[in-house]
Amino acid sequence: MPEEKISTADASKREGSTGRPVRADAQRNVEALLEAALAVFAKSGVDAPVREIADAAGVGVGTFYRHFPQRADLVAAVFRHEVDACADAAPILASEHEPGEALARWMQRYADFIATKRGLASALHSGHPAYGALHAYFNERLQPALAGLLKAAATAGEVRGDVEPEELLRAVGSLCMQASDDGRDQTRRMVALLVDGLRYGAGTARGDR
Amino acid sequence: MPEEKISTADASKREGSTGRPVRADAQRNVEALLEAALAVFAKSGVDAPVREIADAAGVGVGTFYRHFPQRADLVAAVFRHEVDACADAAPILASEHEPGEALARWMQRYADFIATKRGLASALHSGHPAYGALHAYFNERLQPALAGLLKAAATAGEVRGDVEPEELLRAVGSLCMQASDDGRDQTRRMVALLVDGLRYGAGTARGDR
DNA sequence: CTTGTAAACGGAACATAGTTCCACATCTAA
DNA sequence: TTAGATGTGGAACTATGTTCCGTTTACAAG
Repeated sequence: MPEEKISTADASKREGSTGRPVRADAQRNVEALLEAALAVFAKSGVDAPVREIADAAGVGVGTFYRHFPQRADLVAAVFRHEVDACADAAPILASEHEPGEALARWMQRYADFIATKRGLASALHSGHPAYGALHAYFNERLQPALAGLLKAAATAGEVRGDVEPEELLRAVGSLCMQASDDGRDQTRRMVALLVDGLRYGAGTARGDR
Repeated sequence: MPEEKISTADASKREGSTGRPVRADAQRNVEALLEAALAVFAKSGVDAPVREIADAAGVGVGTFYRHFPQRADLVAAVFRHEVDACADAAPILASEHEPGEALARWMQRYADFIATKRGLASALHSGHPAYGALHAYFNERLQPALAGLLKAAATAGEVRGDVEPEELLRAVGSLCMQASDDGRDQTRRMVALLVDGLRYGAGTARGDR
């Protein structure tokens, strides 16, 4: 279900919709680009120049754009499996903790994911239409994950039930934009504050923690 | 004391530190640029091209850069008095409402300010060093304003006392980055959620009431 | 009023970015 | 082996921030 055409860069070795197989060299170049991008993003952030990534992969920019029509498509492809991992963490946390605690932990998990990718959050929230696909994929995978946790916690009376998961995702994403250096603790505190906001006014609102 | 050298573009008509008076045409151009910028920012957002602003003001880009060494300096100059207005709203709200309510209202006031300036929040949080002065000015004026409200509310036992005003400012700024269209309500809800987070577990400070 | 000159001006030019284009190279099926 | 679809590289185009510098202008001193 989560398979969207987030970029041209999937289609495992077998043929595309045309019937003709993907050329081996093309396949190689796509992989080289993804690998190079991961490294370059880690070193220079998500905003690294296209040329830098193409050079690192040993291909020309033309090749880059053949496989990733827009810069953002590369970003999307690179982070796709990390998004999946984050989504998959939800049911696991749910099985290990009380509903409220699971929710709180997942929110931090999500925050950590975003925060460690320099520039990812900014890119996502830049409003630039090029990141629409990435944004869509984030919602597609993460919203159901969060929705489950949220509903369970609300049913258990641990948090209020009138907040949309999509809003929360966006909010946490926003909070993580500051990035890097000493801000990690601060980000965690702000996410925790948001979660406490969810708790406020649920059945169990007493002073503690 | 809020007078910092946020840009080259202050110094009211009188002489600068050199002793020589500011030339009248220069003075005019600075004003034309500020006025044009306000209009262009409203229409095209804070990210509008320098040339567009220069054209609107009827000056060349060279003149632009003479008065505002960096694009960001213009942004800072344009929003300076709006920041002041926001800061000044704090004591007024404090005198009209209960501490907790005053805090909540000011947070929304601040959020509205940021949110209505397309791209302002993004610029502030872009991490780009050019916006350092603007960011500093924001903190300089707004942090004391919020600190007062926060302390009063904590003393009244309405909110917890272990949160730094600077963190909150940054958090609200982040939450407002999404901007425009249908997001205003959502932003307000998220800011409210953050405030509820402050209320959750109130009493962490020497409270009474 | 004239004039010397520091100050200000304008916009061409430069640097960096994303993206497009297309002549040429390469792969693959027959 | 070979034809042609597919893929490649990088020059070139666009947009944008910023710098440079020859020219113009304000203004105070004479």
